[in-house]
Amino acid sequence: MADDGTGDLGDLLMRVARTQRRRWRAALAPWDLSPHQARALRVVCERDGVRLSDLAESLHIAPRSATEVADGLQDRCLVERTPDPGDRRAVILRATDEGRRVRAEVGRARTADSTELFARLDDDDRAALARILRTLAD
Amino acid sequence: MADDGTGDLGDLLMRVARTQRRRWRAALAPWDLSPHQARALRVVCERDGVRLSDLAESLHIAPRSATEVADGLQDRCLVERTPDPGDRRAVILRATDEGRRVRAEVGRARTADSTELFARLDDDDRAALARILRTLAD
DNA sequence: TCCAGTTGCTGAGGTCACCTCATCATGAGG
DNA sequence: CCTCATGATGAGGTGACCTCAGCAACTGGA
Repeated sequence: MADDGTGDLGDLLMRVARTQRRRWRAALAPWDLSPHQARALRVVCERDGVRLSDLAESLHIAPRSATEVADGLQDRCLVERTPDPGDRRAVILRATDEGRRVRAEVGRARTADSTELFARLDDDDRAALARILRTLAD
Repeated sequence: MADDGTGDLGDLLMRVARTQRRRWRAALAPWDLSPHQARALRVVCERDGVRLSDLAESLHIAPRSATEVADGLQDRCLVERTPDPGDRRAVILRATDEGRRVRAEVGRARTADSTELFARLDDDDRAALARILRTLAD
């Protein structure tokens, strides 16, 4: 099975991404958060005061599904719903102190895990990888 | 947001992988196959005569789930179940002619799509990416 | 000022791809 | 043989997504 130059590359990329996803999922386990929930928490913490529909857009899911993600985080007391003063139909998500704390911890865990994964590359390779991926990501 | 060398790398990797997955899913649409089914079909075509449990292992899913994937392919007449002559409990999956044909078409589509995605890299970068990813994939 | 149409969220209910557990037939070793 | 392990599958559950309908609230005419 000789590599034809590109077909293989796609495989490799997916394989490494898969490994990373699995690791990240494991790293997240202590907080009982799914990758999606963690990402949502991050969005809510960063742009403070996020509409449900904005969250949906950020996560690339249907608005209805954002409701469920928010429910999950609210059940864990990581975010809270508050009414939008400017539009009484809308709901604003805001991180609780606990949410902010967890988000910081998760961020640290993720960084640590990522560092560990990429540790087997030397500085040059890391730089090259970043450059190449940036090219591909546009 | 300066990149700290690794945290960003993980993000980038996931982002590119995500793009690729989306593209591949789209490329697969004409055959109404999920990425997983396509992968299963490939496995069956390559190692001709695959046990369900082997398929499960290849796809990293529970044996029970392999039954369902096989069902899906069998419904589309892409694979067929035959008894294992050496063990009457076991089922051997074998690609039909149609399955082999579809697998070849899908392979071509995938290669074309992959080539297109990685076309924006020059030869050196493609080689470097392959080497680096191989390092990470072990 | 009021009405029609739009928009934001959510309840109800469906789908898909997984899972575990129980079952049944078969294989293999005392 | 008889017990235990193993391969596939039925039954039933879960999580994360979806669409569609409904309700409340905004908005732009006439």
